[in-house]
Amino acid sequence: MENLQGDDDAHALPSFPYFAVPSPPLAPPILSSDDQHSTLAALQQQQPPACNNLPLGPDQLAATVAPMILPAMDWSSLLRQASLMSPALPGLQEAVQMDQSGENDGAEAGGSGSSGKEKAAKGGGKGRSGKKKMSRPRFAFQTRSVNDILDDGYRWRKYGQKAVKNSANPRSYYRCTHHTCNVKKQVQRLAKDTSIVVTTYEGVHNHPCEKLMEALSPILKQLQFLSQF
DNA sequence: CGCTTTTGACCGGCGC
DNA sequence: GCGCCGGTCAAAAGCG
Repeated sequence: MENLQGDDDAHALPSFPYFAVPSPPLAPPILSSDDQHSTLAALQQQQPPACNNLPLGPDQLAATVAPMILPAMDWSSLLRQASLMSPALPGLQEAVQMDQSGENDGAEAGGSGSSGKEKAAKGGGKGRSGKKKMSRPRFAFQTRSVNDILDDGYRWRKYGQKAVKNSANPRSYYRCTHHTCNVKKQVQRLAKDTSIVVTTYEGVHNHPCEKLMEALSPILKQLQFLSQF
């Protein structure tokens, strides 16, 4: 957790996988569009795919090699596309190993508050504190956007916002609205460059990506039809 | 009316 | 042991 606090630079270098490709000195006009994001970096964790339907292997990573300008609606496809870029950078592999070994620390730090609160909320409350903390895959990435919220195809509910130390910009906390899904994400803008949004995902979705399914359903139907022959 | 956002309070971890 | 800090809860307000 300490890696995340302190100043913005520290926040930009968490212990879990985090990637930021240097901001391109080009395409500022496109960035001015409200609904578009300049993706500086993206990656996928080593866990099962966020969207069950995504053709991701368990060991695959995602990383944008070159900055891409994408409509907000294409965010999930960006992750998918980036994940298919097979030759992962060495740095990425190192980062994932870091994640596998050290993610517990980060997750623990993240869950510290919840365990206490859940205890209070659940009355008896010792159910969770007694058991081992689940390791939750986390990854973060930066995007340049005027919007804090990236449309990644999932629905999120904001459950908190906190001012973080040494940062003028508050950090927002979101949770996936799916009943059985416990994925969370944090969103914060860099103090040094407020046009950059740092999004940290924690956990893995255990349900299909609704918007992606919606978009893919015609294609799937067609494939189903064609497969009969 | 149901869902989402806002916001102050609360809790546990960690450093000193 | 104490205080700071990040993360979460939950009531109230807002919104479509």
